[in-house]
Amino acid sequence: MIDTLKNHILKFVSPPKSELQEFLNKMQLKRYNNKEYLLKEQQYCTHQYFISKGCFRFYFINQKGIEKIINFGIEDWWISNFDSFINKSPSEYNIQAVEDAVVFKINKQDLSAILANSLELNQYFRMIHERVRIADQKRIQYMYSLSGEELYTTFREYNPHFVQRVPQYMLASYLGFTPEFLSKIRANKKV
Amino acid sequence: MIDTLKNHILKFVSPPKSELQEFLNKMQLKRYNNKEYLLKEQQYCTHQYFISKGCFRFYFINQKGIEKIINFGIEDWWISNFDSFINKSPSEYNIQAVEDAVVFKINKQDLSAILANSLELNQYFRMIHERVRIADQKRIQYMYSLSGEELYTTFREYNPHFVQRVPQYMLASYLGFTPEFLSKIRANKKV
DNA sequence: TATATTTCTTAATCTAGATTAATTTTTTCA
DNA sequence: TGAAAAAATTAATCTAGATTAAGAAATATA
Repeated sequence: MIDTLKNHILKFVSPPKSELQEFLNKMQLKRYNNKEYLLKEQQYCTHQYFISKGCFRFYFINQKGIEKIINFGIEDWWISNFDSFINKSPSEYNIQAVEDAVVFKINKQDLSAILANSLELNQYFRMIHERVRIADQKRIQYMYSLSGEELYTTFREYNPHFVQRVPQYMLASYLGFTPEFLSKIRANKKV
Repeated sequence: MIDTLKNHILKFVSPPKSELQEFLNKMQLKRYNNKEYLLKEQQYCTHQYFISKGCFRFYFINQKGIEKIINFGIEDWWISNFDSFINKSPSEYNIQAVEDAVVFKINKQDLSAILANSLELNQYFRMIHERVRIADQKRIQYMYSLSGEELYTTFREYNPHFVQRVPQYMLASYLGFTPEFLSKIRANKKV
């Protein structure tokens, strides 16, 4: 199971075997059942998590009490609340499994120790961040230029398998509109 | 002038003097006048830019021909089109000075060479990315939970000096609404 | 295999913010 | 310092998507 992480790292960098092994040894396996929480509002995020299997949603609850999904995480993604993790602040977000899941987690102290010494693992995380930033930028571009219907069809086009994995009301939340409006869009498209 | 960058790096990491100097030596100073372009749509982004002085806007033009600002960059920020830089794709975005500006730039080859060897500079860039990701996350949270008026007052509150630096129609674009609507908000608040 | 729970749909009504089109104010620069 | 350009305002009208309120399907669970 840890091979999912090992392979992911080796796609980006080639650290010395011992260094990589040391890192992998620090990672702890943890399983989550569907609907279990990896992190709840007000808790402190003490780990970074690599998703080996399953799917999580990263969301908050707005003033009106409505859940707003900021992101999903699936296989081969790192997930955590960076703000809470880095700044040691209580989390404003929840991270919840939306499928049975397997993750590998590492705490701040262990991660810091490794990043203080490993050039390649710094490169690995740097490259991951770069890729996420590109994706986030594209997302903001879409948010600022597409209608609700276009957002949905574009997302569907680029993530045909993923739209099957989560309930539609979660997709609607992630895309920034109501489930009722998503139903309307889908009804329009059929005819 | 290069000290702005040097100081910024030293706020995060403490690289060996020679390594830091080697990096700084690769940085080329470039000046931009207000309204000059650092990058235009369809061009390839070949450098990363550290803003030493001034302000830039990062924007694209949507299907209706309207400019949409995704981000601003000011002193002590790195700016570039990562997607174009990393994937060697033509840019979908424009980066334009909105004040007279001074930047230090480094090309891909030089940067890669340095990041292949310097632990500390990898850490530096990793930490920058982490911070940007936290900010982007917060931004998406605001976009998904605040009304136009709340977006404006919140932004104003956190960036009181910055709102003075750019025309209001640019602020409106950045916040995701029209200049007319921003005028309306401001008119409401006065009375 | 029936019941409870979760998810999805439909339809009527409402509203935040867009659009359009002038007009006014501010800034630039010859 | 005065004309032109750029930026900001106002007001009327319009619309994408929200809200509310049922009801229908699908899924889970006993």
